[in-house]
Amino acid sequence: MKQSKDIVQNFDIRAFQDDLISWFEQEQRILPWRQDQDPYKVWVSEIMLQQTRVDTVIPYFNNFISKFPTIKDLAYANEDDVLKAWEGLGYYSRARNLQTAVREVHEQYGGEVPNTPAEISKLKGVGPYTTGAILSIAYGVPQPAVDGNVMRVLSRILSVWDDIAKPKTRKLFEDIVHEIISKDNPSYFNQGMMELGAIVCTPTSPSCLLCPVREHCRAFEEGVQNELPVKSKKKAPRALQLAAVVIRDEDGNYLIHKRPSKGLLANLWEFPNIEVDLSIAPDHQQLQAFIQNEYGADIKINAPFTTIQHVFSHIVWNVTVYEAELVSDISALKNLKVVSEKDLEQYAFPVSHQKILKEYLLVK
DNA sequence: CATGCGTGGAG
DNA sequence: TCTCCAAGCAT
Repeated sequence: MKQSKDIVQNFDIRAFQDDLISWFEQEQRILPWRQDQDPYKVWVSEIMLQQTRVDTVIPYFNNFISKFPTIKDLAYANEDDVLKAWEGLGYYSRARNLQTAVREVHEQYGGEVPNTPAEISKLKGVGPYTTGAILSIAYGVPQPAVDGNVMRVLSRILSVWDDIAKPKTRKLFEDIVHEIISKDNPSYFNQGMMELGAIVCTPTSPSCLLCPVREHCRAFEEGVQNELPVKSKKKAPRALQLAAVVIRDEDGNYLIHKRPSKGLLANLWEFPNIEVDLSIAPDHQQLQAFIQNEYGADIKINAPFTTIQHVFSHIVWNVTVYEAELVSDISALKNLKVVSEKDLEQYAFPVSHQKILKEYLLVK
């Protein structure tokens, strides 16, 4: 098997570092998390940027930091408020893990983000990439920060044909980065690699003619930059049929439910819903029975007012959405919260249920 | 190691 | 409209 030493053989490491870092100094975008090297802010930005585009993250980062400016503020915050600040960003366990880890830093490290790989990587939600990113950017430690950008850029620069979807390949690239990272400026080296991947060495139609390290690029030399990286495809998401219901009591309040603390959309709020099997019975019958058993609510269901499709990375929800009136007593309700229309905005809803509410407000 | 876990943008 | 994703991590 090919090792990192073999791959970087005859690669002009020093010239590559200089060209990359000079380019980053010149061309880096102005971003809110680049205003200083506060380890907390670096940390928050890196968590938000996981699997998420820069343009999407910017407003969330600004709002999050204004709400929770320091480790201490986030440590003492209510989880519901943290999730509200994350609403719409996706991968919500990132927010809960971040708060768990921040509380750990507050209690075990006196509020100072630790600066060793062993300590940082133990924190909830901080894996190999984020460990390297925090260490290099906030503390100047020459630790690899290998994300999708870095794997794409390096697979082209060094003509590596391993499948970047395989966990093993990330380790290979970490070994490579250990060999070629600048010890003088690991922060700009790592950030430069990611910035290059984001704005020049893009997944499709890379801008090779504008590339500051084109003369180091084996894929460009061989004309195979569009064949790399090799990345196996993910399987298609599975479809689920759901029935959901917007229930209101006689005062016009909404009945909403907090999702379980594990799994999909954990601890977010939703309108009552179930997965239905239309081969068994009409979905409104299954829905009505479920609402009775699960929540102790007798409801009068009206005709569905819309259908919603929501696509996750691994699931497709097809939701038939009903409206209903509560006909039993509020005091009999279990696991439901009664909320006025105005107060709904204080609860974190996934985008799928935001769509439901929007449609409801449109037709009511 | 494979799978679960969101969302909105780009081509 | 559809496909592929984008600065990953936990289990």
